[in-house]
Amino acid sequence: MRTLKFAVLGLLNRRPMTGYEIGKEFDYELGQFWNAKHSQIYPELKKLLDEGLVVFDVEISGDILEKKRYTITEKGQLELLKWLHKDEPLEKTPKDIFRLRMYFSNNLDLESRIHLLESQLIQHEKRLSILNKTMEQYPEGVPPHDTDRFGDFIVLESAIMREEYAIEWIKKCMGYCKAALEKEQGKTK
Amino acid sequence: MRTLKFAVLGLLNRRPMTGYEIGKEFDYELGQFWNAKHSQIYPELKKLLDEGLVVFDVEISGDILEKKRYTITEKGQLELLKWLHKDEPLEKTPKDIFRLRMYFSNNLDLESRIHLLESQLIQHEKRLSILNKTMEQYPEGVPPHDTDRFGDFIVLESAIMREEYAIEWIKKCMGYCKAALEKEQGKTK
DNA sequence: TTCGGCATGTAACTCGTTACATGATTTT
DNA sequence: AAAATCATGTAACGAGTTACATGCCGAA
Repeated sequence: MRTLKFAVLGLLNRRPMTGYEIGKEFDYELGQFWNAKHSQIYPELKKLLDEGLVVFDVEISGDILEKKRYTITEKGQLELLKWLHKDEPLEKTPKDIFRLRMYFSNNLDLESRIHLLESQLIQHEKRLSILNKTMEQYPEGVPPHDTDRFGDFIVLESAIMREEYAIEWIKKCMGYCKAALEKEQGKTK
Repeated sequence: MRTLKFAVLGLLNRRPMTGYEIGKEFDYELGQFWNAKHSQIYPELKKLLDEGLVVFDVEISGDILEKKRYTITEKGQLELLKWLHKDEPLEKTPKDIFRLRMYFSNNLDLESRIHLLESQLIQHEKRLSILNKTMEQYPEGVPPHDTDRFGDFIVLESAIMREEYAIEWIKKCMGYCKAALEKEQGKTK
């Protein structure tokens, strides 16, 4: 499906970048829904070059270091636009190891379950608080629909909602476990 | 990380199954968070056999057809239990092609965006309605915490909440696009 | 008797991660 | 001077998908 291809084209359509800079982009908003390491990015850039979708200029940084700054071509922009318009069926639901674990959790005692849930809860709350902090960069609310910031904003909002949903579910599960625990302890007393 | 290994062990810990039946399990609740095709399952079963975590009996169906019914061993149960207790850090956030598309959507006209969002919305609503239908199988509410049905129930609940969050986000985005569209049309008039 | 589902396997390929490899530049 | 970061690449491996390959069983 070559999705990385379009992630890279989309980024280069924002501004010319080096492979290294493309990698850095995944540290920000976009990283919540896509990611790639440099070991995947450099070969992809080479492919895009062969396909004529990008070109590069060599830039000298300092005395020796050569940086390849890639720019999207007109052909690249056309391919990107075509991909953006694609109305595709829903993807397979993504895998989730923690939910797999909880699926089999009837084999664990209630205390262990609560401990695992608590640990996940803390981590999700931490992640959510970072995302909320990032959201403070948009005090003006929704950015104009024809700017890059619009994309940044809506995926950030999605990431925040995803964390909120994750937290809500974990709390629900903890509620079930704690209720069962109290019922059991009531019996033993 | 060998996660499939534990998915298979967990299923066999519920009841002995053939490779084919393991594949079928992913059509139900568990399939919302894990999946594997038979081409992955059969080699995995062979590995588990070599590791002494499962055994199998040959069962004759009809006159000729041989079915291998796998059973988890005590060693397998121990490994499963050990894995279930593991408190691991949050996974990388999963990739999402639609959100990647929306991240770059400032390059699309508002009508195209609304069209894409509408299409996703319909599909998510369809999926949600199927999940809600499945939930009707639990009229008694939360099943007992020490039964297989507890796992079935909580992952189903998670799947429903995930769809609800997806729908909420899409509606929000559509709201932004429609507001921008009306503002633009107001200008042209 | 034919079609859909049951049943088991392998092979080729894509995608992604970790590790290997190297070296320059900037900051402390 | 050392450490962190910038910068570019390749190799080996693991996970997962699609396609190849075969054949039985039960129902219409």
